Amino acid sequence: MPRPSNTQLRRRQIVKALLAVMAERGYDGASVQAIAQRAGLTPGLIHYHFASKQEILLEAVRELTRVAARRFDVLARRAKTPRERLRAFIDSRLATGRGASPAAVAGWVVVGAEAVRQPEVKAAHEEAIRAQLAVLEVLLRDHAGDALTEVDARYFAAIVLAAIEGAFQLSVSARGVMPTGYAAKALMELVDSRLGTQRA
Amino acid sequence: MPRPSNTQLRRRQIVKALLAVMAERGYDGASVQAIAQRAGLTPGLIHYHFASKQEILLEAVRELTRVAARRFDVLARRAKTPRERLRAFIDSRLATGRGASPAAVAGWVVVGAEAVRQPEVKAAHEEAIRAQLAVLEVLLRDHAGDALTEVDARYFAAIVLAAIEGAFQLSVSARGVMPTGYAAKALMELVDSRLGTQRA
Amino acid sequence: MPRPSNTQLRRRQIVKALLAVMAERGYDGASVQAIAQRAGLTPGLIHYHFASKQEILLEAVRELTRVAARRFDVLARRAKTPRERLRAFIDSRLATGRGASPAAVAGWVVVGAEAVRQPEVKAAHEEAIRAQLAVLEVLLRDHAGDALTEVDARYFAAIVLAAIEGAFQLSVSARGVMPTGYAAKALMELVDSRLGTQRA
Amino acid sequence: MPRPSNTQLRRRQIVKALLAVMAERGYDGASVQAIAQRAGLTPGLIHYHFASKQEILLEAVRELTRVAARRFDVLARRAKTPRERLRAFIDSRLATGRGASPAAVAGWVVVGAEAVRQPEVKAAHEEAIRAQLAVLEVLLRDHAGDALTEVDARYFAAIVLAAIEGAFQLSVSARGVMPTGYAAKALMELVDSRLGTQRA
DNA sequence: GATGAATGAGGTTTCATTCAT
DNA sequence: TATGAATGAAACCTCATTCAT
Repeated sequence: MPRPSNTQLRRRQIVKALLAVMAERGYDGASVQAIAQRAGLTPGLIHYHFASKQEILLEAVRELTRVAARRFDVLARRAKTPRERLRAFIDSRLATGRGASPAAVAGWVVVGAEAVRQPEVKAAHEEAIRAQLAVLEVLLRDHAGDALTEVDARYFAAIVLAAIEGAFQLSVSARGVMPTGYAAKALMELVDSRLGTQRA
Repeated sequence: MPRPSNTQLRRRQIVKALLAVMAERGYDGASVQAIAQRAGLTPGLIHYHFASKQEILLEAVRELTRVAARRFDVLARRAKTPRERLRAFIDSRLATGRGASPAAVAGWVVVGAEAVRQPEVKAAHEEAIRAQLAVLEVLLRDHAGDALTEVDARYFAAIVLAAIEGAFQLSVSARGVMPTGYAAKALMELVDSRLGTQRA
Repeated sequence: MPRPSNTQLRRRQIVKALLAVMAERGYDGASVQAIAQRAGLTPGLIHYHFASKQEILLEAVRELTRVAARRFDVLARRAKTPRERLRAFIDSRLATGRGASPAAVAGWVVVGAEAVRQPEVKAAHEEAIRAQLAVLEVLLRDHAGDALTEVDARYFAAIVLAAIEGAFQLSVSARGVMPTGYAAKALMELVDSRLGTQRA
Repeated sequence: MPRPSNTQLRRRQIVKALLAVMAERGYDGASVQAIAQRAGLTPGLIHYHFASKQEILLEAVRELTRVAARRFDVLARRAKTPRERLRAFIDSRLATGRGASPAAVAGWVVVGAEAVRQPEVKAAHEEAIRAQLAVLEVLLRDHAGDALTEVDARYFAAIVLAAIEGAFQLSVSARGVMPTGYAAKALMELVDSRLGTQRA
C-alpha cells in the first residue's frame, strides 16, 4: 500500500514558493535552495517533483495565467453590458483589492524578462499574451460595434494590453507613479474616448 | 610619460557589450567573461574599469536614458506644434528606423526585471522613469491646453508611459503582436481621441 | 496466508536490468532509478531485494560466471577429443551465435574496471578469473600431453585467457577490428601452433 | 605585463592527477575535488584549464598513447632485426621495469570501460587501438615474411593486441595470475610458434 | 592599463538509500 | 511485497572578483 500521493499539493507549494522568492530576488536569485526553504521542503524534493528549475518557472507561468483567467471570470459574471465586460477585463488585471497580488505582478515582470533568454519561457509567455489578446480583441469589438475595423481592433487590443503590462512594470519599479487603483480607471477612460463611448 | 587614458572609451565599450549580451542571455547570463569576450577585452580589465558588475549595469541604465533623450531631442527639433512634440516623444520610444535598437529594448526590459531585486538598479530605473514622466506630462499639458487638469495629466502621462514600456515587453516576447511601427501610430491615435485633438 | 515468494524472480529481473543498463551507461550511469525502470519495477523494491547497489553488481558477476559455465558445458558435451574440449572453451567465450550476448560482454568489461575501485568486486572478479584459469589449464594439459610443463601450462593458460578478455574489450570499443567469429578461430590457431597440434 | 602562462604545466599536472586517482577509484570515483586535491590545486582551477571532466579524460587518453609510443620508440631503437622490433613492441606494453606504470595500466582499463558509455572516449580509445594495430601488423609482416597473408596478419595482430589488453585487465584485477614480466615472454613464444620463428 | 591564472562561494542536479503507508 | 515521497550528501560546473606580473 503506497503512501497516498501528494504530488499535486507539493507542486503547487513549490510554484507558490518560486513566485514568492522571485518577487523579491528575481529568477536567478530564486535558488532552488531558497525555494525549498520558503516552501519548507528540501532541495532534493524540489527536484523529485520538478525535473528542473525551468519546469517550475513554466508551471508558474501557467499558474499566473490560470489565476488571471479565473479573476476575469469572476468579475465578468457580474457584468451585464459589453462595456462592463471590457471593464471587468481591465479590472481583473489592474484593480486592487481582493485577488490582486503584488508578488504575482512582480513575478510576471520577471517572467517577461526571462523570456528574453529562455526560449521555452518565451513560448509560454507568448502563448499567454496571445490568449489575452484574443479575449481583449473580442471584448473591444463587442463593445465598439462598428466603431472599429477588424484591423484596428487588433492593434487597439495590443496597445491596451501593452498599457496593462507596462503598468505592471511601473508598479514594480516606480511605485507611486501610478496610484494603485487609478490605472484601471485611467485606462478605461482612454478606451472610452477612443470608442466614443462615454460613461452615460 | 603616462600613456593617454582610454578609460572613457573602454567604459563605453564595456557597457555596450553588456547590453548586447544581456539582450540575448539576460543579466545573470551576461557573465563578466561573456561581456569581456563580446567587448574583445579580458575579465580582469572589466574590473579595472568597473568596480563591480552592477556598476556596469547602472552605467547601462544611464546610457540607455541618455540615448533615449538624445533621440527625443533630434526628433523634437523638427517639431513645430505641441502635438508634434508629443508625437516626437512617442516616436523616439516606439518608432522603428534610425536609432531604434532591439538590443536596447530587450536590455531595458531586463533592467526592469533586475529592478525587482537590486535596490540600486531600482533607484536608477525609477529615476529614469520619473524623468520621462515629467517630460511627458509637460508635453501633454502643452498639447491639451485646458482639456486636462493637472492631476489628469499626471495619470494620463503614466498610462501613456506604461503603454510604451509594455510595448517594449511585447516586442521582446511576442514579436508580431504589434507590427513594428504601428505602436507609435496606435498610441498617438489614442492620445488624440482622449484629448479631442484629431489630426487636422 | 502469505503470498508466494517471488524473490528469486525479482532478483534475476533486477540483475538482468543492471547488466542491460550497464552495457549502455556503465556502472555509475546505471542508477537505481534507471535499473528499476528497465526492470519495470520501482526503486524502493530494488532495495527490498538487494541491500545495496553493489550487491546487485556482485550478483551480476556471479550470474555472468554461471552463464559462461553453462555455455561451456553445453558445447563441451559434444566434444570428443581434448582438442575439441579446448575449442569448446574458447568458443564458449568468443564464438557468436546462440548464447552470445553483447550486453554481457560490455557488462563484463565494466565489471573489470569496477574491480579497480571496489574490493568486493575485485574479489568476485578475481575468483571468476581463477576458476576459468583452472579449467583452461586442465584443458590445455589434457590436450598437450607432454608438450607443456606444469609451469608452462599455467602461463599459457593465462595468456589465452588474457586474449579472450582483451577480445571482449576490443569488441566493445573497437568494433570491426576483430570480425565477430574470427577471434575464436584465430586464437585456436595460435594455440595449435604453440602445441604443435595442427588441425588434422 | 601578464604573468607568464603556466597552462601547459597545469594541464599536465591535472592529467597526471586524474590518472593517479582513477587508478585507485575509477573514473566516477575520481571527483574533480579529488583530482584537485591530488594535484594540489583547487576545483575551480581545474575547470579553468579544462572545460569539463571529460576533457581531462580525453587528454589522459592522448597522454597514455603518447607515453606508450615513446616507450616503443626507445626500445625499438636498440632492435636490429624485425623480430627484435616486434619484441620491442610487446615489451613496451608488457615488460616491467623502467617505464612500466601500474597506474597507467589501471587507468587504461578504466578508460576502456568508460568507452562503453562516453562516445568521445570510445572514439579516442578506438583511434589509439587502431593506431597500435597498424604498427603491430607491419611489425608482424616484416617479421613473418611470406608466412602470413595480408588478412592473416590483420587478425593475428588483433589477437596479439587483445592478449596485451587482456593482460592489463588481469594485472589489475587478478594480480599474481600472470607474474609480472612473464606476460611478454609468454606472448612472444606464442608468436614465435605461430610464425615458425624460433629464437635462433 | 592590461593579462589571465587563481580562488571560494554557491549554483543546479543526481542519487543511493530510507521509510510511512 | 510494493510504492514512491523524502532525505542529505556529493557531484560537476559557473562565476564575480582578486592579484601577481
